Amino acid sequence: MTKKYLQPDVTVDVVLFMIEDGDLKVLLVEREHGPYEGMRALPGGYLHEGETTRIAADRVLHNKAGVDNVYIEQLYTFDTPGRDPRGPNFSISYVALVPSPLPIGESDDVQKPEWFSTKKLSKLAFDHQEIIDYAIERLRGKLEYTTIGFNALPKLFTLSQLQQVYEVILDKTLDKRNFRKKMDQLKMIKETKHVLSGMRQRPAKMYSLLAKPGTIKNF
Amino acid sequence: MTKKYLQPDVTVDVVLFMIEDGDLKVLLVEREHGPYEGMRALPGGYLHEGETTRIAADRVLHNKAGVDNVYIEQLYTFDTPGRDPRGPNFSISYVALVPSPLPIGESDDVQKPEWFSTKKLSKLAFDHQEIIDYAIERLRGKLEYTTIGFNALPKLFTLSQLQQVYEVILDKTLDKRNFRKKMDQLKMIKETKHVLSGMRQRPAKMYSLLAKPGTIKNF
DNA sequence: ACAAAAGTGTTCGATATACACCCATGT
DNA sequence: ACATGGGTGTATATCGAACACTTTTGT
Repeated sequence: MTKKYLQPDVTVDVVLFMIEDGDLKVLLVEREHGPYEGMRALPGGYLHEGETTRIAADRVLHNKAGVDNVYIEQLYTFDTPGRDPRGPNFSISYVALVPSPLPIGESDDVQKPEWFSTKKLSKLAFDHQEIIDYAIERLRGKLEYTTIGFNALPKLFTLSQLQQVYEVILDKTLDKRNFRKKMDQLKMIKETKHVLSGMRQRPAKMYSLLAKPGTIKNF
Repeated sequence: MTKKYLQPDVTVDVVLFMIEDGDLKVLLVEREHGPYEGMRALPGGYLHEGETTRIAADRVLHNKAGVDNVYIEQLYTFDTPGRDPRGPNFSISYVALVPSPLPIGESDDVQKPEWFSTKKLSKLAFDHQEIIDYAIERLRGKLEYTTIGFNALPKLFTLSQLQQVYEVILDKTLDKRNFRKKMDQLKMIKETKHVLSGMRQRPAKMYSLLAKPGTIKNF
């Protein structure tokens, strides 16, 4: 029979992104105990009994960010030796993306979750900086051939908001006319009868996403 | 303090690909005991003490396929409930790609590793068919923007061999002139002074890969 | 001589990029 | 009236797709 070997601890960490003020932000908590106490870390925790990692990630999002049913996908399993000073440990990490503005209120979690710009992060606990970097890479890659970016927006959005999502994630400016032309020929979004007004300028038409699993090329 | 929860078993499975006879082949072993006895499965096993998953994957490749230092990357962590009838279990899976023809001899492993065409696989143990499908997707995706495909070839190769790698993995035929034009303008390979002769036709020039982490677009 | 794969250019359509002005609203 | 972002078209360059014949070797 197959012999049992030492099983490492299994934790789940979630890189939750949001776009705000033209910036890609990530949710971090403050470590209350143990190694890296007082430092910022990704929200996460041990697996509960009978839980899949996906369920655990959902639970973390619910508890730390008060969000449910958001876009989430598995990122990578990190098991570099020494990544946790307490002993052998896996982090099964997930990336998630929520619409801005966040429809949900503040958390009263003891770990005080807060949003930070991904551009200027202080030193983080564990290898969490590396995990965030990898998550950004993944996001950027998928932006170009999936509809992942629409998860950063509410169901109705303007073309300028959509363009900003692409600009922030890709970290480059895009031409407005070319962007709109491409969106037009991709036929993935449709105009709605709503407009966004009240902003001391011309009201913008609002759009909604048509196809779920679409393909987008070359921004 | 953080409470310890039930830790699932952690196994490592490797999807090892090779291209042979114009076909994408995967290495499978025969299960000697336990669930799915007698069926084909991916080579894999439990983690040893102090081992990272990457080291375990290397060990599996060494023992089952007799290969070392081959291209390998982490694929995904599968933890669907019930994937192993013995209880909660993770499979941390890896994809690997070896050059054809294989420079290494036969294995005398009791599990009798053998190569199978990915096109006509009988029912496999566990969720291994799903893992293989996902591995092919990954391979296909990365083929288009990395140099991953070159790992299916020896250091020196002909353009026809290279084209076949792309054709087999993408599962479509490519135009010879367009393929060569693109390879030419990407400037990723360089002609060598060697030729491949002895095949009852005109000898082919052999090439080698130049840049390691190159970018390839649109096949 | 013949079989077999190696090698080689051009045309055409599609797509990406660069670029500047008028419009509708709130103040 | 003015400030602010919303909205729109054209010209050029680049890239992808389609397509057929000659060359060099082994037998």
